[in-house]
Amino acid sequence: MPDIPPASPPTDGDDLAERIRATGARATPARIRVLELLTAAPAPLSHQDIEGALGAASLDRVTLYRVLDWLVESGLAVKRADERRVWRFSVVGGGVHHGHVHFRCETCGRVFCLDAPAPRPPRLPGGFTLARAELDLSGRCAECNAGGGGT
Amino acid sequence: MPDIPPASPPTDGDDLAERIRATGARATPARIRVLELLTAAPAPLSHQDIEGALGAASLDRVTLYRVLDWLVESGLAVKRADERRVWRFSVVGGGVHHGHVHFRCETCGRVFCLDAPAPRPPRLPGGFTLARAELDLSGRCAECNAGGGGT
DNA sequence: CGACAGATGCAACAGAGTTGCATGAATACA
DNA sequence: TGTATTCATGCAACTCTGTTGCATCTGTCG
Repeated sequence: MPDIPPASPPTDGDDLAERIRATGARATPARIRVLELLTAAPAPLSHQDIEGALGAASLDRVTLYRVLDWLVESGLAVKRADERRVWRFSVVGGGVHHGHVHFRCETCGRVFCLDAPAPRPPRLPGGFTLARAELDLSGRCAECNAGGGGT
Repeated sequence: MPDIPPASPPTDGDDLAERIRATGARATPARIRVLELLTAAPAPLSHQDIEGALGAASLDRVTLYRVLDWLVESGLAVKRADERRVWRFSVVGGGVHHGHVHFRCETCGRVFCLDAPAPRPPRLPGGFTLARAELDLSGRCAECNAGGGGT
């Protein structure tokens, strides 16, 4: 399990509450906490990551699923299945993420967001229309390469 | 569920059996049928696709999982998690597939293989090493665009 | 044809995610 | 400020995908 270093400065809870209310939903502790975590995270988080990160203040599993689902529905986050077949969520609009390149370390399992433009998609067959393109890279991250760890 | 049109000409069972034995494994009906299906399929198949396609001659679920796993281990196929969090398998070496671009239709759920080269990956952060790059596209396929079919 | 190792099938299990329903709490309104 | 309303939460049970253990069967080799 990758730990979740707080990369961004701790976003103000009230600010988040505002943003939540702006979507027409209620600003509940659960939503604020989760949105806070996702905003601070440097990479997409899985349900499990979030559960772990919440620690003592853990929510019910179902509630977490619902909060995440709500985040996606309201456009505050996007979800996407990773190589391990689990959903990973990342916020959008917070200036943090959107449709760019992800790198998954095959040794430690962490997912990194690369500061690279979305790839230029190839020509599609006739009649096909493109909605989204995602470039997924995998390999070893700097830490794992340095530490020499891994099989 | 996408139906599975037999795109390639029906590969000879004996030929497949040969290929299976070449890996040092036994040429069992289960393996031959699954390999046959995967070879004929124009796109990666999920476990469920295969189960459906086998129809009457269906295998035990576990056996199918094991056969698929064996295919991957022996290098005859590759597996990869799709957007719906299920594994999709495709043969390699049969001249059909390897590490290229996939397109998933968001309407019918089918996965297509585009005859395009793998994308050129962006520069990685220092210390990172790349093992694999996958470009995943999604949108609507020609049929769904033409048929105007929604859900 | 017979033996043996590998493959199959059954059953039970595990992890991720979903659904139904009663209770609780954030908002709205008096 | 207090109350009502309605959305959100938590619990339990369930589905779906995939895995593991073990007994039985069968493809392959002699």
